[in-house]
Amino acid sequence: MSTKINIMKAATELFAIKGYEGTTLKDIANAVGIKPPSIYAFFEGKEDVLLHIYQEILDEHHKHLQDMLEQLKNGYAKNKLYGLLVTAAEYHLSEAGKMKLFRRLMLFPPEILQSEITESFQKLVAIERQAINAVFEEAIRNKEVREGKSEDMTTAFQCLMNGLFLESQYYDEQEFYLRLDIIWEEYWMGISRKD
Amino acid sequence: MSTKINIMKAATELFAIKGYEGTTLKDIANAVGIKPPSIYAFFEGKEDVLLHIYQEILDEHHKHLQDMLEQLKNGYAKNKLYGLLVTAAEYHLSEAGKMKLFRRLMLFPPEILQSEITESFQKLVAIERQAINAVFEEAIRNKEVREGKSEDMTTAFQCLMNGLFLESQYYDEQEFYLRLDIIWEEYWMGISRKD
Amino acid sequence: MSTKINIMKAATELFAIKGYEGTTLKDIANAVGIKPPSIYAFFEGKEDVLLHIYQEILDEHHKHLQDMLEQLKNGYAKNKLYGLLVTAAEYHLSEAGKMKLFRRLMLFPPEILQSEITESFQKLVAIERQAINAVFEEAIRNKEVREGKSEDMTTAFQCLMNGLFLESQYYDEQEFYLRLDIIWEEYWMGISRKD
Amino acid sequence: MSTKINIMKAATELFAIKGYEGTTLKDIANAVGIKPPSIYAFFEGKEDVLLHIYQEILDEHHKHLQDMLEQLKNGYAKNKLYGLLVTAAEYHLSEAGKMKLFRRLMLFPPEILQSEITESFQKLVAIERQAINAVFEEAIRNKEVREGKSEDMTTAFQCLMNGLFLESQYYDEQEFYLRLDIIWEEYWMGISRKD
DNA sequence: AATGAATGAGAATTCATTCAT
DNA sequence: GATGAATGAATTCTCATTCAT
Repeated sequence: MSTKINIMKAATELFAIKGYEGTTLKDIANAVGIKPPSIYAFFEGKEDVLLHIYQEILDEHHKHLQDMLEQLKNGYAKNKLYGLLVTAAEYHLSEAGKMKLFRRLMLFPPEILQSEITESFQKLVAIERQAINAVFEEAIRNKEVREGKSEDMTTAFQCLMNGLFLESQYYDEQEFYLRLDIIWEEYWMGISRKD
Repeated sequence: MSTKINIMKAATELFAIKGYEGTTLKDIANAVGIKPPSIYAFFEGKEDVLLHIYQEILDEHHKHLQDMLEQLKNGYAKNKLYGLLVTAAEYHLSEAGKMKLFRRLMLFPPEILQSEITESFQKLVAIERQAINAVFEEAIRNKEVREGKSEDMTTAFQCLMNGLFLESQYYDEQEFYLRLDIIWEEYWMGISRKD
Repeated sequence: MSTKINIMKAATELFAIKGYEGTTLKDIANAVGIKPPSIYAFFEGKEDVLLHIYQEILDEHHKHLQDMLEQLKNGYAKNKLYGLLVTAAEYHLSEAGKMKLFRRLMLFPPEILQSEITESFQKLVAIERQAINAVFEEAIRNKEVREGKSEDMTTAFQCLMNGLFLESQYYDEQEFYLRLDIIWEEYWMGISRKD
Repeated sequence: MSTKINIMKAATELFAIKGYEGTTLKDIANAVGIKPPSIYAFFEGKEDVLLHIYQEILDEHHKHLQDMLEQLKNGYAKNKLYGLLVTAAEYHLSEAGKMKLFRRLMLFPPEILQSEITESFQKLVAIERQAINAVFEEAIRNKEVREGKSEDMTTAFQCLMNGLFLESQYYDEQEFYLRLDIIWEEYWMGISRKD
């Protein structure tokens, strides 16, 4: 029964690297050590494999989002936000294949998933945004960060996250963490209240 | 003779949206209003079309980089950096198809271009980095921005650029410019010297 | 499983008649009663079909060569040499398709097989030559044939064989055997010792 | 106007080496230094090129046959027959390309020429046969060669010629002439009258 | 659960040929 | 005469998929 899981693992990796159209069932079967028709014992077809993977990534992402939101509940904004970045970074790096595919699907969805992806993605971003916004609202109230519109701060922070997670693909783990810390320091220096 | 240009235009758009593997010569031919074999009068094959497009994008990018570097020569850091963002944004939006393909190729290069892209991309980033770094060095000296390591500021600024240009794909033009200004304001507030 | 054999049979016949380049996979598939893509379940492609056939022909040829060499071991030179011609003739006629292809490949190898064919062919000829030469050496010693250089006799006999097997393609079976006997008689009359 | 001749020369060579089906108009045009459509200024198409070449080869062959027949008129049979072989050999070697194509067309005619070739070829062989036969008839009468049926001697001699001219393709010029002389000596030793 | 055999659909590509220039 | 542009037809080959086993 672990064959199904192996198929999904292999397909995730391959879809991430070669894209949905660039990956053949033969590629996947080879990676698993089976023959292409065997995939049909577990999935309805190539599209179905992608759909299952996408659902899995989405589910995990939601779970991960819960973890992140949990993290945003108590403590100083500094710790919350930095924790958010680190948690997300760890997640992106530990699940490199899945996350690479996630980014690919978000940025360049294959036609079959286009609408579905756009929709679910916007939901994710909205949830994330709301949670981050709450952090800033509180931090402004607490005078932990400088005066300003929490909405704008959220926008900027999201941009930073986007930038970082694009970079997680360019740089190896060590270099990425170095950059993460530099970027965070620079960011926090600018947003924190100096007094 | 404009058929060659039309092929490249159509292919750029299609490669950007559907990917290299997801685009067929028939797709391209249909978009141009010719039949697939006619493409072979101008290119050696599908791969050659991509190669020519990639070269064109790279050339234009270099030209555009020169423009940007020019812009970074004189004036206040604030204007330079903001000008940089706006110029780049305008470029990305005015050449939406090319730039979408550029982003796709950088993030998810098809196997045939993998090594070539990685190499040329790193060169581009290095040139950009050096120019931005020079701006920060001067701005620190002039006390236009706060104290700090110019290298780290450059790292953070590059992350911001990366985030922005990933966002240029999610949001429509109007919303993107709104975000750009918000992000810039937030950023500059953090980096500039308050006195 | 006999489909593979059927493909090879059909391809042998077609390659022999229409040549490698003149034969399409569709021709072969039609002859077998399958569709062209099915060929790929058994061979890597058109070239691979030819390669397999060539190998088969070569293997059989070696086996046949062993039979012929066996025949050259005992008895009178007259019987040996005539037996050689008849055995070879029978082989060529019984495996008409294969042998026609063999001749075609030897005389007009397609580019893909050029070097491979030249090499393996020269080996075959050398083995044959050595065996025939031994027969003449012995026959000269035994005074079964006239005085002379065995090497030269071998050269002449090979020419005769070449001529005959080129003729096996021009004439139908009956006429060919008539010619074979005439040619043999004429030949033996000239080479044998008259006393 | 020499372009037409150049096309025929190039096509002859290419058809000989790669076969009719294996040769493209592009191959021919490249060899001439023109573009494929230019060929249509001189020929109706690919088939027409082959037809013209075939006609040319046939005409020359007839002319050459006349030369050979001329040679068979006076003198000793030994000189006539040896002269025949040498003249033919020289012809085959001096017009290597044409003769290779000739052999190819005779042995493996492309479908378009099948019937035409078979017919004209049999005529050639018959003329040749008649002339050679006359030589033997006279030589038997003159007691230049041993007793026997001139028809059978002709058959054997034709076989020798076939063998030789197949060999003209395997061996380089020098080696071929060596073999030619050996074969001739062996042959003549067998056929000539010893007294 | 797994696969060998087979295939329809369609991909890239080649090629002979046409035609306007 | 020569050729650039264009194409219909065909070729090799790939691929997702089906089905009997």
